[in-house]
Amino acid sequence: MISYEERLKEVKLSVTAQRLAVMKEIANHPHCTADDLLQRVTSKIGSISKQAVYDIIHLLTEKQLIRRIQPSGSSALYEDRVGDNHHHLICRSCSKTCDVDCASGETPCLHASDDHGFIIDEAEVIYWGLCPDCR
Amino acid sequence: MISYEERLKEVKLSVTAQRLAVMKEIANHPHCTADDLLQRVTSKIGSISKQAVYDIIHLLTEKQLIRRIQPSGSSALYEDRVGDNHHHLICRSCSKTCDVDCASGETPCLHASDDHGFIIDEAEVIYWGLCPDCR
DNA sequence: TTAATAAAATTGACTTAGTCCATTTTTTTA
DNA sequence: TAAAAAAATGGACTAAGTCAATTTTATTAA
Repeated sequence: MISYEERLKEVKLSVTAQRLAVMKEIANHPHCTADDLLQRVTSKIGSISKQAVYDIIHLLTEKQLIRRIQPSGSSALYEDRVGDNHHHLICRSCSKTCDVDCASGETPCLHASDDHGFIIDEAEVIYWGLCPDCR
Repeated sequence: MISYEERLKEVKLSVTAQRLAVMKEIANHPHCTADDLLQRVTSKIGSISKQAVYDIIHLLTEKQLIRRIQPSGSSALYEDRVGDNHHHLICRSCSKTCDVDCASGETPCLHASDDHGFIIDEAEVIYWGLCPDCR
């Protein structure tokens, strides 16, 4: 498995303690918020500023090392599973969030019934329901 | 077409000028934000408080007279096309938002490849891309 | 029709998620 | 190893939305 340091270098970003710590926490806690990261990284490396957390997640999202999802009623969530266009399953009651593989094969779900002339590059799917614990 | 007044009565909500005005503006401007509604309703009926706008859109959403969508990077949007589980197509550049009929028939798109034991009641799909003007 | 009561709207303070910007610190490069 | 570039910090700020007490409006029962 390629190291976090190498991943940063690949996209020409410099390597800092804050970036490494943020990447590790996202890997260990997928679907975490910016505030989760602030808490967790602070407890791991002593401190990090709120602004650094936001700068880092924006930059990593832009470089596609992480992916952002923003479900209705919650703040943005980050995960490091990228490049496979998988989807999400969220509990309406407790917000438990699971990954779901794309149902429709290798070029996933890009077919709208009418594209209105758009060039579509992603179909984001969120399945809403109740998890086993909340039923 | 059934009147706004009747729709409110059907779900046992009392009829107020603010509620009627909010419903009309959502019908006339689908995919509008709470702030849009505050502006538009104010200009139509003289004034409405921010809190009333939020109370009304929450209540109408709960009673399923309107539907809320919350795309990444934008505040919540409201529309009055409900009950057909249609989807949305959003331009990454200008945020133009279009309705898209559901691609997969009458009980739409509820099949995740693995449901993790959830009872799924909705599949929300957002297609992202570039609209004709932004290409 | 009108009082009582129940429901809704208003007001203003507050919270939360996220941004801006000037300064300082750290990392990279030459 | 010093200079330049990049990143982190701190603090003030904004935008979206919420809370709670009070006032106003709508509904109901006499």
